[in-house]
Amino acid sequence: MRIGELAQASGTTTKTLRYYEQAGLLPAPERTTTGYRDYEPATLQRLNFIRRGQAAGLTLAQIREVLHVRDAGAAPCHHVRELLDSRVHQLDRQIADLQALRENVTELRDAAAAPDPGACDPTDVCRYL
Amino acid sequence: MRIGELAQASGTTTKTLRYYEQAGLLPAPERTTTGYRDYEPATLQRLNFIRRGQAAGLTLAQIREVLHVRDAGAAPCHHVRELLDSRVHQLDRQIADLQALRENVTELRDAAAAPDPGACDPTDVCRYL
DNA sequence: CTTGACCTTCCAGTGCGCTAGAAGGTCCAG
DNA sequence: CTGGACCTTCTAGCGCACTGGAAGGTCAAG
Repeated sequence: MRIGELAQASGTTTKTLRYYEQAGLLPAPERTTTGYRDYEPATLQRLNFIRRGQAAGLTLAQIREVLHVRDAGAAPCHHVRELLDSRVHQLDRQIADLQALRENVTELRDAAAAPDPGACDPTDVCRYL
Repeated sequence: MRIGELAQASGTTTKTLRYYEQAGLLPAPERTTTGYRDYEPATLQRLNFIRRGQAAGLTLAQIREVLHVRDAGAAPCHHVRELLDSRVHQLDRQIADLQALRENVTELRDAAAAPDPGACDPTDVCRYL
């Protein structure tokens, strides 16, 4: 399987596949006599895993770790569960932060909804922010 | 007012102040005969405005636009209101996206909470993701 | 034999908001 | 007059996940 085929089959680009290889997410594949990369079909599963990880908001570094655990012959279940767990907590924090911010910004916007430019001090740029 | 003083008074760094100048957020200040930057006290208000904008999650590019409207002699109220309004909508989308993601990741995590490594197909790396 | 699609490597850039560090000039106290 | 704190400019790097482009080799069809 050449890189272009794999890119198409996995819905990504050849650039990204070379990047993943360099980043340690994909093992260096066999090469044809003329130097073309020659991928095994199972690489597609690996790419699907990478995509699932990304969809869960994991970083490539985290995904790479899981892949390396698997490549070392171990089942990465436990590691994955921890990753997902900390990701949930991180999401909770992010959501709470954004909600608090949304409250503040909404108040500012509402105050700015009935503008009174005359009352503004140009030195402060804008009193509604 | 020298750059170090302004940095301290505004709670930022000299590096950042020079960066803001280069990025068009601060006007180029007067210079002493020996080339030191000599800021007017009003710069502090401007920096406070920049910080309020950042706290609302505006980008420096957006803040710069508001500053330029003000520098051109106009009251930026209307512009600010629009910015805040679109920021609220953006936050709503971000929050909704993160909440949906949180649901998905939570499900994955719960499924992975009772792992059964034996049932995993190593080709798929991990069936819990 | 040529054309065009594909492949190779390598280097550099994207966006964002800084941050680090080098090499040198200035200011003030002791 | 020396030391240290401050200032100047310049270049380059961070993290993240790619993306773009140049310069060249390969393959298959017509």
